[in-house]
Amino acid sequence: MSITIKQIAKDLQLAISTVSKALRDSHEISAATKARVFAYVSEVDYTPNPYASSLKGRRSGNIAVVLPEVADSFFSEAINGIEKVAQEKGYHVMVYLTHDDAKKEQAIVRDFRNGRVDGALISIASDSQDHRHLFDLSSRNIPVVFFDRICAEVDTASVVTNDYQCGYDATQYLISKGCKNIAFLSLFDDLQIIKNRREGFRRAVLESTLDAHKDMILYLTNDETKNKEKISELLSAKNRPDGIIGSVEKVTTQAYDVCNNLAISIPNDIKIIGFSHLQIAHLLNPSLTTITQPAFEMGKTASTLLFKSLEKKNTAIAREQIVIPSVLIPRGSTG
Amino acid sequence: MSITIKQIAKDLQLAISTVSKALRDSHEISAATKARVFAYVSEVDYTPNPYASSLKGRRSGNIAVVLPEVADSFFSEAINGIEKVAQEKGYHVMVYLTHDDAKKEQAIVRDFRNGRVDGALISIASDSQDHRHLFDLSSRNIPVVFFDRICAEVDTASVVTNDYQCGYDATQYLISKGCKNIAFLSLFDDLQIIKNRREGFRRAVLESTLDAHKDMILYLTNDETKNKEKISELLSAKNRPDGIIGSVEKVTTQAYDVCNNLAISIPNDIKIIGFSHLQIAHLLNPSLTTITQPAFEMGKTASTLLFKSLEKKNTAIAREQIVIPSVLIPRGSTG
DNA sequence: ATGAAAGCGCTAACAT
DNA sequence: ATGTTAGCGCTTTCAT
Repeated sequence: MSITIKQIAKDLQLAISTVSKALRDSHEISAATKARVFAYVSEVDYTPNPYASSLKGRRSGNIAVVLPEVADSFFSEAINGIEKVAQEKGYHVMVYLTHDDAKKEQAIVRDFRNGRVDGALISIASDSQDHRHLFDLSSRNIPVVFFDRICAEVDTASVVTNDYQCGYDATQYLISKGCKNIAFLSLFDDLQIIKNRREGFRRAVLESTLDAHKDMILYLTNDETKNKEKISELLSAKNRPDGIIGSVEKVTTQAYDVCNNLAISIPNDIKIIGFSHLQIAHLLNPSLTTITQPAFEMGKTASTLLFKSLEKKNTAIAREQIVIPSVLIPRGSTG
Repeated sequence: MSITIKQIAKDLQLAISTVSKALRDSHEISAATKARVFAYVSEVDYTPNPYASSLKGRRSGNIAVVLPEVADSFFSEAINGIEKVAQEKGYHVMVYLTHDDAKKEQAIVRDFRNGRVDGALISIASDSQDHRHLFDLSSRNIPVVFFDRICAEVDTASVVTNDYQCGYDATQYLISKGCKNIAFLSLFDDLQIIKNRREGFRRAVLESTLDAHKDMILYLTNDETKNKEKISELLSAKNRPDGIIGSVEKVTTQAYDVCNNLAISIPNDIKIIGFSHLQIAHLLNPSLTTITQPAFEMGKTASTLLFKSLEKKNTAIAREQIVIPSVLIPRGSTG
């Protein structure tokens, strides 16, 4: 094992408690002793066992980040932002992937209850229905901040982007580009963010001169093969859409694939815009018009909120919704 | 706080140790008592505090994953593989990003020494020179498995892909496509994997009928702006290359950008092949020929090795190098 | 200013 | 089969 405070006390002929206090720079320890302790500590390269002190009511210094996946560029960027703040604040980041499986999410979150982590940043699984495991955390004094895929029922802070507005803007943008028949590639019905994006879409269609009955919404899942079949079907219909909004990165690239397969030309035959954080959106063929989410910022903000709460004695977090706007970046896929 | 074993003992009128043993399904506890304990435990939804038991020489159940970055699709896929195995084995994954900063890497790894994690999976920072912090881990019985960017000096297991062969194959492939003048976009000189890829490239050039003196190697860094300047310079020269090998994902997409800027046509004017795990390589303009690394597999393999060691009493890992081959996937960028 | 001792939640001898 | 006890590494009263 590594060196312990006990060993240091022995070597320095001090009481354990004296060393402990010296290390925490207590005022009741003489400067001389502190100096001696610090010198020795750096000599033997001592690091305290974080979990020993976590037992005495102090914190483990670990936070959990629960994500649906890591392949989506939004989430990898979010991890980036979270990890950056965590490193600055001296926290450690545990990453958990739910793969959009509610059962997995429950099992993962259940494991947070007994000191493993001090708090959690969660982007919920899209098929997450029963949210008891999430309520449970707050009741056990594990503060939670939701980001992106939030759970509005739980009384805490959350960080989102302006999904409704972006759904609206994306639609209007396509309309301004001449689209008359726009399809929205949705996900499961459950997610608040998708709902918001979709409602923005609906609203824009309603307000437009487009035939409101023509608002097409395709509900997709995580099954890539099935998604592509559904999209193929949509794009093979006689009155196929001339515009597509991809509600998440995955379905957008899937739409690209289908267009390629069916030899439908983007943006001539159909225009595509997608919610995404892809760094290389400009390198696609054609370059993809995106609603670029502030992923890094959202991660930073969410973790900052969490750490602020962790630094207090009462870790309860007031309900608050922070909105960080996305930005529409026009590129080749919309002509 | 949450419920503890002590509380359970009290409620059930049992000794603490009896409850503890029952929970660990000890043979010296009667079936009846076990049943009583298990029933109560699930009733009150008890989860043991992992760090309390970690103090008693047991494990924390946490492993560290140290990566240069998460934006590279290789690393996100690797996390995917690691997290999957970890979840199966009941381990928890702590993610650390070095951003290729050796100082940061040292600080991060130093923090592993006192029980924070049971073991670590590391892909070293590309400017990591002084490897004392890595040796240090083994000497403190924190087993380490390196993957991708390995540190060959440390005596442990590592998981890599066949970098030398791939550098060789990539070069031969470009030659077979008619390239006469191939540039290799390298990174810092320090990384073993880049060296291997580069040596494979050199060898192939040497064996070819190409003028060996024409093997061009460009040393790039993490500074995107500077990289692009250097690449621009290279591609603006009068005898500019007609083939490019990108040693990592980032420099490959940077080469794409420069070609676009300079209106150099891929693959007509220049052919490009890149080491990468990009899921959407086929959607680029033109689609990118890749040497696709088995990122997920490498993550799985590395973590499996680590967990195997953690399950033993003696966690020492024998030196061993596991090679999982990459595959060259021809696409549009090589004509 | 320093030290002794109790205790965080749990495990593991060692009784009984 | 169950209980008592010591102790993991640390913090924190409460003495001295």
